[in-house]
Order: sequence, then structure tokens, then C-alpha cells
Amino acid sequence: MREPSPDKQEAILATALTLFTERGFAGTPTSLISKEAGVATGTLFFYFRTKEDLIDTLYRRVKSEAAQAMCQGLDKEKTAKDKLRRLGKNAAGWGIQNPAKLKFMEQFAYSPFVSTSAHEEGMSHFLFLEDLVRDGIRNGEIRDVDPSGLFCIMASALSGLIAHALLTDDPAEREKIIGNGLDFIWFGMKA
Amino acid sequence: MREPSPDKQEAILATALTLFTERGFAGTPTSLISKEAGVATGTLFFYFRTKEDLIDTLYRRVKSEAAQAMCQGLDKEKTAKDKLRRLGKNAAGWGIQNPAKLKFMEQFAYSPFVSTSAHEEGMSHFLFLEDLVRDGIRNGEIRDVDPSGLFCIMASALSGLIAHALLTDDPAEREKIIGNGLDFIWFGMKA
DNA sequence: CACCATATTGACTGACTAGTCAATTTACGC
DNA sequence: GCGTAAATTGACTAGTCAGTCAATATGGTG
Repeated sequence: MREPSPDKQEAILATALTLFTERGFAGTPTSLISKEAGVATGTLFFYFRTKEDLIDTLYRRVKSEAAQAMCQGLDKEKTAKDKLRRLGKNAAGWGIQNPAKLKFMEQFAYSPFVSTSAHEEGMSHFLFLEDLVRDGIRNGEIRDVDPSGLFCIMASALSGLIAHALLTDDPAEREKIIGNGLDFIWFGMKA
Repeated sequence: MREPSPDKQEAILATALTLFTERGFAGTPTSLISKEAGVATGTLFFYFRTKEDLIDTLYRRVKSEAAQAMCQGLDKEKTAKDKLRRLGKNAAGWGIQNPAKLKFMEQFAYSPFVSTSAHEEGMSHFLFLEDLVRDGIRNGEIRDVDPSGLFCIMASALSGLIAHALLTDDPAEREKIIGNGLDFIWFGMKA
């Protein structure tokens, strides 16, 4: 017997992430991915049935990693306000530390290449956020409007905020941008 | 002599918009575009040097149309608050009336297929918005934080809001979602 | 060591696609 | 109606790319 090598699969995924981010999806042939990953064409198709399968796997992974990063220490916070602020800081921190993964998510979130099921699985990681908003409304911290709408705008605003924070290299400047942005979001939501 | 036919060029652009929205950019061969537009392959390349040129032209058009729609009646409003609300309503209205164009813009805003110059031209239509925010800060209506950051978050939030409003078919429901969303944005910005 | 299931290879294929061009049609001025 | 310059055509080309497969290397097991 011989076991599948996690190394090669990881190499393929990592290389694909970089190349997709730099050259876009359609601009990155599988031949280039395998070449850069130091692997034969056939090996790529041994680990991933199709190119689409590779993309999907990558998308699922990155999305789930992002979701996990966002939850970090969330249960330590008591109020909805503090939870949301922690969440925002986590998200911004992860985005700034992982610009390639962020760009990948942005670039392909709307892409027809990513299967519907991957999209749905991607969203499922963030459903707990809606509950968070719901709780905040119940105890009067958050304005009483449709929670899914609130959540949707909040997510977009956060994504715009991170994109804007990435424009500067100065960490202090970034901190300030993120602080102001999170204020914006909180003032928009609070009761 | 013989003049270029605006009809054919328009047909190509309109067909391309629909197909790109439905099938994505890479998934839409030029042969299909010309076929659906009722035109020969060569005609497409008579009006557009390359496929990229076609995309760019379409992107510029849609972006400029959107910008124009957003400005409608903006100078009628006096306060920054009213201007922003009018702007938001215009944007939401246009997006809801033109879902295909909106989807096209969303889908390709981050795409590497759209040239950098087209991106820049696209943004230039919206620079006046930053001035609007700046004015609001100067007369104390809007919180005194970096205007470009504020503008950036505002734009993202607005885009998320429209996407969410498009999920329902009920016009009254939509009106409510948009109203709530614009409240969110305004509470986030006001001094 | 010998066996064998599995991982890995890379040349190859079939399908597809952006863009070309020589031939043909069109419509306008004279 | 004739000449002409530009518009339109579509078969064709040169190249690319996802995915295959027969051959080979690898490493665990008995």
C-alpha cells in the first residue's frame, strides 16, 4: 500500500491560491498550477477530479478559516456591542494578515466558477452572526429592524472597511481606520 | 461610402451584457455573443478590437449610466443628509430596475479581465461623492473622520443593501428594507 | 526480499476559442 | 445606374487548455 501524500495536495492548494489571486481564475491553467507546485499534471487530477473541484475545495477552506478566525474569543464578551466589536476586530485582523486569501474570497465570491453548494456552505459558517444580531435586538441593545437585513449591510460595510484599511501600510493609521469603521457600523445598528 | 451601424454595435453590447451576467466572462465565447446578436464573428471584431475591448466598453458604459442615475436631482437637496438619502434612493432604485447591469458590475468589479484604466475611469464617476461627504463634515452634519474612509464604507454598505433588497419581490417590503438601510448608513455617519 | 496496491508521471488528445482575411454585400455620392 | 469605400460575412488558423491513460516509481506488508 501507499498513502496519499498530504504534502502534494497542500502544495497544489497553496500554489493555486497564489496564482488565482495574481492572475484570476480563467487566467490560471491547471498546467501552470501543477508546474509551479512541482507536480505532474496527472497528480493534480488525482487529488481533484476537475479544476472546478480544486476551486471549490480552496473556497471552502478559506471561507471556513476566515469564519474560525472571526469567532476567536467571542464568547468571552458579554454585550452585543462588545461581541460585535471583537468580531469586527478579528475580521479586520485576519483580512490584513491574509490579504491573498481575502482577495481570493472577494474575487470569487460572485464568480460563476464557484459552485452553488460551495457558496451555501460558505455562508453557513456565518449564520451564527445573525443570531448574535437577533440577541442584541431582544435585549434592546440593537435597533429593532429585520436582523438579516442588518446583518447583510453590516457584512458589506465590514468588507469595505477592511479593503480600505489595507490601502495603508502604517499600523497606527490602520488601527484608526478600523476603529472609525467599527464606530460607523455600531452607530448604524444600536438602538 | 457606408456608415457604421449603431444597431449592430448596440446589439452586440446588449447581448454581451446578458450572456456575461448569465454565464460569466470566461464562460462566454465571442462566437456565442455574435451568434446570439445575429451578427457574424468578424463583425464583432470590426467594432471591438478584442474581447477585452468589448468588456471594457461595456464596463465603462454601465458604470457611467449608474453614476448618472445616482446624481438625478441631487442638486435639488439642501443638506448633506438629504443629499445622501436621495443618492441612496437613486442608487437602490437603479439597481432594482437594472439587476443585470448591477450583477455585471458586481461580478466584474474585481475581475482581472477589466483593465486598470477602465477601473479608474469607473471610479472617477463617483469622486464627487467624496466631496459631498467632505462638505457635510465642514458644516458639522457629518462626523469628522477621514472622508475617503467614510465614503468607502458607505459605498460598500449601500451595495450590500441593494443586494439584500433585491431578494424580495414585494415593493412595499423593499421600500422598508431600503429605508432601514439608509437609516443605518446615516446613523453611522452623522455627527 | 518480493509482492502489490497505490501514487505519480508526462506525452497526448479532443474540444474549443480569439482573432484573421479574402470574398461579398451594402448604401451613398455622382 | 455606376463606382467606390466601407460594412459584413464565415470558413479558417494557430494556439490553448482540461482532462486521460499507459507506463513507471514508491513504499508498506508479510
